[in-house]
Amino acid sequence: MQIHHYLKQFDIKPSVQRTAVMDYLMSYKTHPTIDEIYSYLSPFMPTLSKTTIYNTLNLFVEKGAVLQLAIDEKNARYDADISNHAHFKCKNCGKVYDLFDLKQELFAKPMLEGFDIHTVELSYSGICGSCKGMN
Amino acid sequence: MQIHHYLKQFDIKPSVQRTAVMDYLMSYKTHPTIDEIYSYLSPFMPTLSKTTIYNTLNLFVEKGAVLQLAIDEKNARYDADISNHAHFKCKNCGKVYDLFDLKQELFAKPMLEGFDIHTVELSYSGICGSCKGMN
DNA sequence: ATATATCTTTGTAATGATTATAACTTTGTA
DNA sequence: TACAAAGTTATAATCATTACAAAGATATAT
Repeated sequence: MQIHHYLKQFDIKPSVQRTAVMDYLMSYKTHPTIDEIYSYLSPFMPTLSKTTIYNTLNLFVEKGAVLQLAIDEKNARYDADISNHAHFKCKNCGKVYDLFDLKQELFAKPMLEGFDIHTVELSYSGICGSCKGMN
Repeated sequence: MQIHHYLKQFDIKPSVQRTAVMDYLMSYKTHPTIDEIYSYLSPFMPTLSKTTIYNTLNLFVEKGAVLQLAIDEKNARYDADISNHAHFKCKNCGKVYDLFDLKQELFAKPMLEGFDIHTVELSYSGICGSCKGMN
C-alpha cells in the first residue's frame, strides 16, 4: 500500500517529511533511535531538522501508527510493526531483535478489575548469538 | 530478614547509604525514581548525595538485587521485588502498579536458538481505576 | 487568483536526567 | 598506628528531549 494512504488511515497528514520517516521505519526494521533516523534521512533532505523527527514520531505514537519501545534505557526506539511481537535486547552489543515466534497468549490483555489495558509490551534481555561466540 | 544479610546475599557491602536505599525500596513499593528516593532520604541523612543514589542503584541492578524498570520514558524506576510480576502504567496519572495475579507462564523464558535470555519484562499501559472515574 | 487562517517545519535555546571526575571520608588490614 | 582499598560527595560535563518563536507550506473562503 502507498505510505500516503497508510498514514491517512491513522489520521495523519502525509507531508514529505512524515512520509519519509514512515518509509524509513517500514524499510529498515532495526528499531532505530531518533538520531539514526535523522542521520539517514538528512543527506536526502538537507533542510531537515531533528526537531521534525521528534515531532513526527511523537505524532505517530499518539496516533497509534508506531510503537515507542522502552527497551533501551538511553534512547527511545521506534517500531512501525504494530502487530503482536516481543523484543530481545542484547546486553553486550545493544542490538534489538524482533521475536515473532511466540505464543499469541503472551500478548493477551488480562481482564483486571480497575485496569483498562490498552497496550502490552514484552521485552527480553540477555546475550545474542553473535556475542555469545565471542569473548 | 535483616537488610544487611539480604544485601550480602547479592555480594553487596551493606554501607549505611546502601542499607537505607534498600530499606526504602522494600518499604515503599511505589517503583520510585532516583529523585523520589533522594528526596525521602535526604532529610534523614543531610550529607547524602544524589550521586550516591545513582551509584547505589546501578550497583543493585548489576548485582541483581533490584530491577530497573523501563516503563517510564522519563526516568528510570526501581523495584526491589525481583519475583515474577508485571507492571501497569496509567497513561493519565503516571502511577505504576504491580500486577501479581497473572499466569506464571507469561514470565517463562522462551527457548530460542541464538538467544540466551536472562530477563523478562512485561508491561501494560492504559487507564487506572481512579482515573477512569474522573474527567 | 488573492487574502487569510491553519498546519508544518525549522533552528536555537532551555530543561533535566544521568555520568564523569576528582577530592574527601570511611573501612579493613598489616 | 599506618596504609590501601572501597565508598561517598560535590561539581562539572554530557546528551536526549522539549519549549519556543519565526519561517514556510497548505487549505479555504471570498
